[in-house]
Amino acid sequence: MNKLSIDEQKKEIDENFPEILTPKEKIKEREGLPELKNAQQGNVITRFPPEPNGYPHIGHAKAAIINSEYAKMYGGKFILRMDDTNPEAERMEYHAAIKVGLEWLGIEFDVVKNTSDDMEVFYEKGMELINSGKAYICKCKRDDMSKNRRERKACKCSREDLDKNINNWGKMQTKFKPGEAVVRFRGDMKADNAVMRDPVLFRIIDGKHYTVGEKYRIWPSYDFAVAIEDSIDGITHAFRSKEFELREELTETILDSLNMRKPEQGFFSRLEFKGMPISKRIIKPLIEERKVSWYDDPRLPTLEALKKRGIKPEAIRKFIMSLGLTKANTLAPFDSLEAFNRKLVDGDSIRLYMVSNPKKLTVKNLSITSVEVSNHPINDMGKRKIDVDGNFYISGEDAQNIKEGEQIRLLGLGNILITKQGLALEGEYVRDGEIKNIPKIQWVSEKTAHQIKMIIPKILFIDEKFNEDSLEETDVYCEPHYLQIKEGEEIQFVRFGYCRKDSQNQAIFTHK
RNA sequence: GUUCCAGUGGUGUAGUCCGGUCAAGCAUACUGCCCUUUCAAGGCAGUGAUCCCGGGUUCAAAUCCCGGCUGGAGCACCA
Repeated sequence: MNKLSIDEQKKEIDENFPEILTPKEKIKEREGLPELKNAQQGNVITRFPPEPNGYPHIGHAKAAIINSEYAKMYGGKFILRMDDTNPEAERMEYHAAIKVGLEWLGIEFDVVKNTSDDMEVFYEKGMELINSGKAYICKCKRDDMSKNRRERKACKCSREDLDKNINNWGKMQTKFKPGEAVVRFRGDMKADNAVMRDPVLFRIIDGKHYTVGEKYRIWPSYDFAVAIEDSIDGITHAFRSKEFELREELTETILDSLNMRKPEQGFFSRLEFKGMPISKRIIKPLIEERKVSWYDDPRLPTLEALKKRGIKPEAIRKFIMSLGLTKANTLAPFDSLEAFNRKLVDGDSIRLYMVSNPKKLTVKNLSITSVEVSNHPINDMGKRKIDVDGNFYISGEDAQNIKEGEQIRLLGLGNILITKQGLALEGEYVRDGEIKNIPKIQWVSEKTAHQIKMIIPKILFIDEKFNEDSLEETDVYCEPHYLQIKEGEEIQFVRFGYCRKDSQNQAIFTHK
């Protein structure tokens, strides 16, 4: 059979098994995210539950965007839930920063809440588990607990009777110190999945919580809080990054023991860029050692930094959607984000001239005193007038490539015949000069040149090592029109690249 | 160590559940041409993949099964 040609095989099949060649429809190119399991239009509720323990970054954006896109896709609801169950790590400052970041991204929520709003529910459900024998108070030391987990051995606390457990629960409210007792879920100490080996449900923390203060000292663990919250919030589909994959079973088991509704769960790979650390553990020391300025340093993948660098929220959204829902572990290419951003920004970025490494060019017989230059080659963004007097700056890189006796084109102005090369260049204005195959370069009028600092962020780490040259700063000259542009606007410096105006005397390079 | 997850052009992915239209789509990167008095954007074309490896099942395997290799994650009173 295999020796037959493909056509012959097809013919053979056609004759004998016609149904084989018309199988079920296959979706060739999917639009957006894949379909959800057990989802109905209008009934989908998703959520984004960040812990307010740091500044939002591209990883947060991924989780928020995927979940919110699903809600949008099904005409459902989307909930922002601040996962604030560890008073020691969380701060109002971060809470606010996350909200600002999400707003910048343009993500809208139907409900905004805190996990800590539901403390009474956690206690109620916790009691229910204790009363039904599905949870117990454990007084083992941290290390012993960890050891028992590894060795798959139950401790003697797990054999205490109900009265003792209820009594100890009471003592947790007041008497026990942090670390002396925890509530554990009766999972399966023999389970292959280590998170099932009697995980902690509640622990004592005496620190002051940033919103509820010292009202509570028994705090639910992540696993318990997420399970309960997703259930009572009506979450139908919950997506989190894949390091939580083993938690799926636990979430379901907890909810089953309480006869509570379960959400569908999904997982996606973490989003990180090559050479751009995402974790506080790495960023914090960099700030302390002054290797980066702050969490908004343009070399960082935080939302603030991306914004400062000139990346648009819509580019981030498109980029994240393009990554899909894969669980493969990858380092995303920053290139791709830049490409989305470039297309977004191109249409309304004013084109200005800027020269780096300036070289003087004097043009002798210039008869005009000003030129009008178009602000955008295609779109109507108006024109600007530039005064000229024959004294110019051009880029050093361009100057190098020019030879005596050749013509160059000063963009928007005219052709110049170079009469003298050297430290400074000299030339003559040529009416009706050549067009083809001559250098067409940008320039700045010496008299009105405005100096700015150009910041060029580069990759922070090369092979795990801090890149000492990760931030290039150069002084450049640009047209005075730069001063008219609003701060934060994107500019294309012709033949250089897109930059975001950071201030009157500083611009940040976005990308080519 | 152990458990789980993953492995498709340089890069990121689609397709894998339910084998056939996939000698493999898209994006990005790169190259060339067109347009343009920008090295941008836009248009067109092109280079680039033995679908991690080895077996097996089948008329047919990227897709199913078995074994291996490589990478990542979990094994916290963090989330």
